Amino acid sequence: MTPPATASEAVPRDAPFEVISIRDLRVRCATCSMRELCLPVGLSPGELEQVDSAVASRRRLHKGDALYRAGEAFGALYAIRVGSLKTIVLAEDGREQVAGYHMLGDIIGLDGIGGERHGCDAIALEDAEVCVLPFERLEELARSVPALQHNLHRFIANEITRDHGVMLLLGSMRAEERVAAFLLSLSERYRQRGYSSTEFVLRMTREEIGSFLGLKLETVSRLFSRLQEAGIIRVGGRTIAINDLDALREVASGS
Amino acid sequence: MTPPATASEAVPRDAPFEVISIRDLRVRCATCSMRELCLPVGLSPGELEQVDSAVASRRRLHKGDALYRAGEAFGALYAIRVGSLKTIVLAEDGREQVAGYHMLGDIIGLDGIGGERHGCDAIALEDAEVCVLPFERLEELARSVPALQHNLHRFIANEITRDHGVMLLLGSMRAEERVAAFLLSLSERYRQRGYSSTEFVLRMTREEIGSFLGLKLETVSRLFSRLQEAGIIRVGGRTIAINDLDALREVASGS
DNA sequence: CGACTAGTTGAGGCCAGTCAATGTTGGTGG
DNA sequence: CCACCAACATTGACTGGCCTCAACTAGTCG
Repeated sequence: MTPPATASEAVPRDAPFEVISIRDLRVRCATCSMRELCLPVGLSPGELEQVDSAVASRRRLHKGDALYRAGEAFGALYAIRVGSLKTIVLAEDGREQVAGYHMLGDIIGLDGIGGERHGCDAIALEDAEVCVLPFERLEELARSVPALQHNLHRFIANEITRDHGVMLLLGSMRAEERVAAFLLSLSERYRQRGYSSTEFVLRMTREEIGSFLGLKLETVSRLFSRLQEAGIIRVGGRTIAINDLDALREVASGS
Repeated sequence: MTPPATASEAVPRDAPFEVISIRDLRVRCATCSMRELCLPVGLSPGELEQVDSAVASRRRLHKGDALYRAGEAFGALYAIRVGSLKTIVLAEDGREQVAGYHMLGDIIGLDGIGGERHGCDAIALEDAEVCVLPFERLEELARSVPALQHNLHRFIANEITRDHGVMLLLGSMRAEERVAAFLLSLSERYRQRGYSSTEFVLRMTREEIGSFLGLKLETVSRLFSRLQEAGIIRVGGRTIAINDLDALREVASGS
């Protein structure tokens, strides 16, 4: 389904320092910039080495590629190194909904844990790269490295907590509050990753944002415009600049 | 906060067979009717014994009691033996939403895993009894009993999958579809537990159901009435009888 | 350049919310 | 046992927020 990420993609043609390129291909948590947000946080160097040995490979995705699809056999978790993905849940009747928006440092695929199949689609919103963490190896390793087991559990809890937040948003917030809460959530997540919390680029279309928020794309567009008229944000296509974080918080909590 | 479940509650005054009563107090997975739906499913007798030794105690709850509250230190998972509970997520601004409805055989408290605190309130909807599964012991045991580790993961995945289903419901279904889907979900869960799938008693008020479904209580009431007029269900206060499961499925999927 | 996708904005309709009145149920105490 | 009360539930009338449908613009790609 997805074109295999061949080595030739990672190594520029005629690369003058092939040795370095090959070493880069080898995933090494110790030098990964996402180390502090990812699974190995807090592990000793020795333990880190063990995790390294469990990481099978990286996988590159082009915009629109599926990392996995609902119903596919579950075999691994994925740590996002570069780019962003959306997850989509599908109903039997064909209805679908964006369930999550995932960016670098996030671990995805947790919904497949313990079951045999993935429960949703994960689609790249832009070119992306993930570390493949074969789950059996991870489970095995977690048995001997309690800190890893604990981190794994923490990621799981985060996922559940995040989902609960979305349920609260979908179940009890009005459209304007949802949009504001969405922007605040993005702002906070970019901040945690060291990026600007007041200016960023949306990687989803209005329709995808609407699907995530339980709204129609026109409503999302209108509310962006309304927030802009109020001077709270500036919208330039997919670029969002937040002028007044506090005002946005107030909108999110229902003025 | 919750009155302690004393032994005197479990042992009738002047009980003629006190020894038996005391043995009943001791939790034993091997003889538990929920064995096949609960954490130890598929474990060998020896492994079962180990789980037994990890189960600290039971806890009894009266209607309205909190099993735990958001912000409380997380220390254990809970297996529901008798009765039912709701979980509630709370926003900073005081907004709250019913996030789940849990019945016997369910494991709750998973949102606290790995974190230090619970992320929601769990409130008994009727008198209930739970097995207390101290999480540290469980984590420890999971390291030596792969089947237990696997079951634990399966429960976690179920929780995430369930939450995704709720998000789909809240984000993309209309009111009538939500109510129908809610009844179908209850029907299915009662069926799995060996109860009637076509007649059951709701343990939640209209308001709680509404909160769970992202609707107002009046809307829930109206839609119950409408489904009754259509001959699909019969409503008698909190007793629901489903006349036509297929018709209900059709409503749930958007006629 | 035309076809296509993404986004914005407006007009109007409908679904679910709000407000309000009334009915029903269950628990408590006389 | 009944009276009373509070909580829960039903139903109606009206409102309004979001959806639907539609027109138009801007940017992209073959």
